[in-house]
Amino acid sequence: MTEPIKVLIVDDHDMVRRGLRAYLEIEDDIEIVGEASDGDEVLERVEALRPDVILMDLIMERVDGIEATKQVLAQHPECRVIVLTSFYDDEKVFPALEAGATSYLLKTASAEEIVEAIRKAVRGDSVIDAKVAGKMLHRFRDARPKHEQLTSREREVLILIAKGKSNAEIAEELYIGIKTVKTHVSNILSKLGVSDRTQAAIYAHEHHLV
Amino acid sequence: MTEPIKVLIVDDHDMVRRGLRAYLEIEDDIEIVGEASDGDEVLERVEALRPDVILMDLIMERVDGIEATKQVLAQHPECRVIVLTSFYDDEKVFPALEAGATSYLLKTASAEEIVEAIRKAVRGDSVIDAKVAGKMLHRFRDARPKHEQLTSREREVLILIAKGKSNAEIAEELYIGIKTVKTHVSNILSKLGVSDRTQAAIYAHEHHLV
DNA sequence: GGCGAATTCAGACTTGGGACGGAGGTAAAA
DNA sequence: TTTTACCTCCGTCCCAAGTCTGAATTCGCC
Repeated sequence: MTEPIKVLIVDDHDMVRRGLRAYLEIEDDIEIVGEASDGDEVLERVEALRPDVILMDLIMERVDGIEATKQVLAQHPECRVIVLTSFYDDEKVFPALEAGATSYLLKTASAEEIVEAIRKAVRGDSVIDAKVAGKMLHRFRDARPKHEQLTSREREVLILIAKGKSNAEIAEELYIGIKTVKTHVSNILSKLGVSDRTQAAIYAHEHHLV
Repeated sequence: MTEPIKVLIVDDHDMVRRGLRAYLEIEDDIEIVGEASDGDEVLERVEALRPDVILMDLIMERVDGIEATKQVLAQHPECRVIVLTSFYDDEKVFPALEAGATSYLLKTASAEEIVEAIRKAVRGDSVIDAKVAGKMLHRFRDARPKHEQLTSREREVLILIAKGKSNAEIAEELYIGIKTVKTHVSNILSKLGVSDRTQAAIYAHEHHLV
């Protein structure tokens, strides 16, 4: 038999790390080489331990899993990152996949699924949870989120709208004229395809831009 | 020494259950008598296993932890329920405590904290995570959420505002005149202490009234 | 029967929001 | 250098939104 697959576990819940250990330690082709409890520890561990696969949680205190994934893959593109998290909302899934994660599993996954995902990862194969896969299909339909077309200034204005500010307040806060604010608001409304500031505020909240 | 404390673990993540087992099995005054992976299994397990303490996750597929807690305590008020979850937002914390949970811990808690919470629970003592405790203080300050003052009609109107509807659209949808809608909107704004419909919509979204 | 709360609506009024068109300045890309 | 995108600002016009006052209806409740 060949070398065992070296795995690094990244999760801020000690409990989850223990559970994963219980899953993986009985597999003799898998070796857990280390753990990290926050994103800012990951890069250093990867340098020292040279894992083949990283099991990565997304929600962490200081540096989240998406940022950590980007950092790792920038330095070590040969690493395979398997996202293992509780969430399957758009705001987490797509940034994670864009960051270069190989697989995306939910924590409800069984031991077998996780072990299988690890083995596939070293071969370059992906495993995407069914719920997440559904989201992806959906995404390909309505393409890019509309707010990506906004300029940075428009984004600023949208945030303030979403905080309930009036045009006058926005003008004051950004040190620009009310007329200018109105122009931005008009552009925002047409880019988002909504008909008034209230709908724009709702849009911002639903897309977690606040 | 006396009887060990009988503990039931309720969590839909097999991984977490394993981690908890690793925590608790080394304590000889604690005995894990069983597990459940969804809220609808809990009552039956409690009947069969008579645990002293239940470690309860909140997010589960079919029946959530809050509902399960209510069911258990209605039948077995001597049980102590320790909520053990990843969330500390108002919408989860307060219903859980109102349902009768003894303690509220986050999954970031260490083994020692969890073991300690279990020992305290049997004596009737509570352990509340610091972040959660902060929320509670906050809650006691601004008392009842303002939207509880709304009449049922006003609540209906608020929901529609929060969906981005105009006064005219609301009037049509509720089969009433625009004037009436305006009256309701005015009342809503003053009761919520906000100055326009956009802020009302934001309020509704932040308080998950949608 | 009377009281209060909720719901409905009216008229008169003010103001803020938004559309539309025009225009100057700047910085990066072609 | 010309073009393009972005940010800035002006004025005019219109209507939706919101305030205020006042009032009629229904309903539960003491």
